[in-house]
Amino acid sequence: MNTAIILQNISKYISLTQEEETYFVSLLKEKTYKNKQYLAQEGEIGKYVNFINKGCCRIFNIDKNGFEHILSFATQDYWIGDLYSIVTQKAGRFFIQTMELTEVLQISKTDLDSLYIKVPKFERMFRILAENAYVEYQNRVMQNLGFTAKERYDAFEKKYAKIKHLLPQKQIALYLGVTPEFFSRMKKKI
Amino acid sequence: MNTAIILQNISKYISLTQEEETYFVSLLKEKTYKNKQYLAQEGEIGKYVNFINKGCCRIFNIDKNGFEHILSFATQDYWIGDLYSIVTQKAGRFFIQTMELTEVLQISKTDLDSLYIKVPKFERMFRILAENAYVEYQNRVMQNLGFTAKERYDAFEKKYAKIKHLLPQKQIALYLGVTPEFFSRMKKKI
DNA sequence: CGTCTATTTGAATGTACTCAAAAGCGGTGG
DNA sequence: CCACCGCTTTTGAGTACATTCAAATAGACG
Repeated sequence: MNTAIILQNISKYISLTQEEETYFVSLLKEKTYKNKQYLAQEGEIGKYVNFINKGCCRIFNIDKNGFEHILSFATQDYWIGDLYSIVTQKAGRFFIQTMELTEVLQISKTDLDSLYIKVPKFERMFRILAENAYVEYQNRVMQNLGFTAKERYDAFEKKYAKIKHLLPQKQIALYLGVTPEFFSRMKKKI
Repeated sequence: MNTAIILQNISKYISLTQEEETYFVSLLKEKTYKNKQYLAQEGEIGKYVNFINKGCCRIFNIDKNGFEHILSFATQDYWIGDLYSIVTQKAGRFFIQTMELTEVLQISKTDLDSLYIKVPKFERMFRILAENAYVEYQNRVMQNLGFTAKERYDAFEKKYAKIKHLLPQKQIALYLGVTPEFFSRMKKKI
């Protein structure tokens, strides 16, 4: 199991003893998903928090008219999950789907709960991760309220500079909150 | 100093010994703001996390055309602050302004940092608070992408049932992301 | 190669905005 | 207490950004 990336990620927030590290690693399950498979679906109870070792996912929902809306993309070195469902153990609200061959490390809700108790440092790490995610979405709300489609596209390109080339236009449009048709016209003007 | 509400709030997440409670309370500063005063402003470095004992605030920003956009309202029993700025100690991005006479309890960034070290339980509490806030904003993004103005208004009414009566229409419009004029017309149709 | 999906283009439509002005409402000072 | 001021809310008319529906074209994949 490749744990180099995740341990590197963790070291940005907390430092672990050898023992703690071993314990943490023992809770991880490696899983590989093919393209277009689901890590989570609307209505399901969230079981796992996922760390992406390799690949790319999108987190989206489907509105009452059947249209998809993308909340965010996640790629290598990102944590992803339907946090609401994982925390509350209520029906999830989102789909999390791979966009290519993707390898993740999973930690289950119950293991995470014991981890918090045995190694409280992880409270700190996930506090910081939650704070960062919160700030990200706060930004996104601000942009949705105050930016034109063009400006939102600029912000998208900055934020996802590394993966924007992989993403089909349609998916970018769903992220920006415009129709693929409109996005196509908009791009032509630039 | 009235600490009943904040201690009640904390007890929802963690339980404190008498000693821990005393220490925590010793870090709090009570402050009263008149209507329309600022707890934080864009460009300032965030110093305090605020807990609202009484009153009501709005957190908003001003876009490049001078239009205000409201990210959220906060009322009694809410924690509020420009978390990005408090955490990173970089220039804040938002204005936090009272909408009536408001009494808050403040804890400074430096005191919060020591609190995390002396009483690590607070890592847990603020982890949970950050997770909840994150889920809230995730919801908001979802609504901005997939809901019509009318549907966003319905969601607003549900979320802010307790305070929606106090809020001027204009402020509601700025929250929903429509112009006050459009909001007025929309309301008439209902 | 054929099928399926993504992208582009066109034309008509609608939702929400802009600018302008009038009406309502609350607070302040003379 | 009333008059005035500033701000909010309403209403009107014209406009623009973005959507819908439809069809053609291009690309990707088995």
